[in-house]
Amino acid sequence: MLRLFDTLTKKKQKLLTREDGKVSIYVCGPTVYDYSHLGHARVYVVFDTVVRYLRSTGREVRYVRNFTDVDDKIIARAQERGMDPMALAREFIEAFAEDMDRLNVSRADVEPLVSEHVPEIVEVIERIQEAGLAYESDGTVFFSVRGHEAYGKLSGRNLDDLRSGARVEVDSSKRDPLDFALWKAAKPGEPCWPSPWGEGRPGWHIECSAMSTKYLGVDFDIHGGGMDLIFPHHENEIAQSEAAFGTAFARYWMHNGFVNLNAEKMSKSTGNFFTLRELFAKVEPEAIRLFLLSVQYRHPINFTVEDHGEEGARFPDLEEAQVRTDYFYETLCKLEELLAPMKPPGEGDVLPELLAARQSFSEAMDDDFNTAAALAPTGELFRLANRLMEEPTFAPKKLRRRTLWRLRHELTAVGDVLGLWQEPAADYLSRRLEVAARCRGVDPAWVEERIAARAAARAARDFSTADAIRQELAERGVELMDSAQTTRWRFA
RNA sequence: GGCGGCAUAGCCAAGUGGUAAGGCAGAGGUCUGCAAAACCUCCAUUCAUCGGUUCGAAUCCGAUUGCCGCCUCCA
Repeated sequence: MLRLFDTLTKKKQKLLTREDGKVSIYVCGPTVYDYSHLGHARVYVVFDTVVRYLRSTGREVRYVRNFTDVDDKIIARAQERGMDPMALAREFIEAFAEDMDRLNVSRADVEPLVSEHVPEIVEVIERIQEAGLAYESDGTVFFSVRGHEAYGKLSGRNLDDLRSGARVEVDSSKRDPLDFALWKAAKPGEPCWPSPWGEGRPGWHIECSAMSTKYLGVDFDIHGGGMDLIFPHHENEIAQSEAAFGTAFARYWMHNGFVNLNAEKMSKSTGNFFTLRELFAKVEPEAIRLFLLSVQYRHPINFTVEDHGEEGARFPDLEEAQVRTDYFYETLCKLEELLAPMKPPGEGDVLPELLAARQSFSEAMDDDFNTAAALAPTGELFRLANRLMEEPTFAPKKLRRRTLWRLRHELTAVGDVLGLWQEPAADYLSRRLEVAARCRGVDPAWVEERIAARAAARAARDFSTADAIRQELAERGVELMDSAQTTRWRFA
């Protein structure tokens, strides 16, 4: 039975969806004014994994994730760069898609843009006005927070505490400092659309109410996003949507924890961040995905950066995930090579360790998508594969064969859920080698030539020459791995 | 000031009442001409501290200490 932690009730709840076997999910997407960083990646990797897991259990999922392409920050950035805000947004939507592709984040089923949903947004605002919870002032429309009784239920706040803590400069046209804009009157040179209140553009929160309900209905199943969106963004979404539609909005709320850098919140406003592109230059994107999945999604995740002078920044946590990713692919590659010439085995039992690990994986995922816990049985599947390959006497021949065949199948299934090992293992490994060779200025052809020379020496039982070649290669960081048939190599 | 979270081995980390998963590092071993890889074994009588509840607590309650987040754009 799948259970998930619901921010609204602050408890793990059984997932009881609106329609049996179907899940509708909306996740707040990025505001596209700059490149994404690791914190953004976490949200989309987490919810991608949620969707992947739900689908793997046979549920039909409809996943909507928007792009905020109309926003103060986009306008400000475009003005700095002297370009059109909509063009700037398009540029970063593309960059976002590229970054997510590299992290194996699948596209959402619907990826709506604010700029293409202004009429729907206007309609929702009109409904709120009809409900008496919105007021206009000089072409700007505000939501009247105090008119909505349940305001604060998601974030556990009460209005008076908020008021005393408000540090924001009060907009004099608001009736109450807590009120927020549904529609903003246009300033010269800004993107704008016609509306009953004159030319203007949507406020930030209203877009999600309009687009989620358009594609999923009002009482859709799961609404997700980063922790920081709980207040005020999601609180405001609830207030608006309930005011506009008169019914409860979204059944479950899921929020992921932050990514910290050297134990401090990673944030663009403080400059304390690395873009994904900077990180991709240092480690495989898949290692980053593994790193993000190695901590329960609601807990904060910390990564450290070390300054290595000329070598530049290094990220020990990501490098550890990189080593693990290499181990996964090396095992998969060996498994593939072993099974490729084999005929599929017949029906029959497999080792119970395999079934137990597979079961543990599902139980961990069923418990609030606990990928960190699920990685333990995943590691057991790899260890079992290696053991069966290296230690043929570990199991009787037929059992061994069936288990290895089944392991390949299960690892594919598990990888599809986690969004890992999506690349052919041999491709991954050869690319890793090429990249490393280029970084170190070593010519792979030369390495191959030396390996051939060593093989000849070994065949002649001239071990001192063989060892000299090993030493020669080692001085350039090349590590040799002999097996019965061939010699593989890599960088230490 | 208000609200909330976290504290588990050298490091990362799972674990919300039944006697501490997993990874990295480390030690020993198997295999190997040597080595690497892989595999095997070992590595927290104990979960920030102090009290309490319970037959039983890392898990529940109270207090203390330390760290972090939100209350303003933020993933």
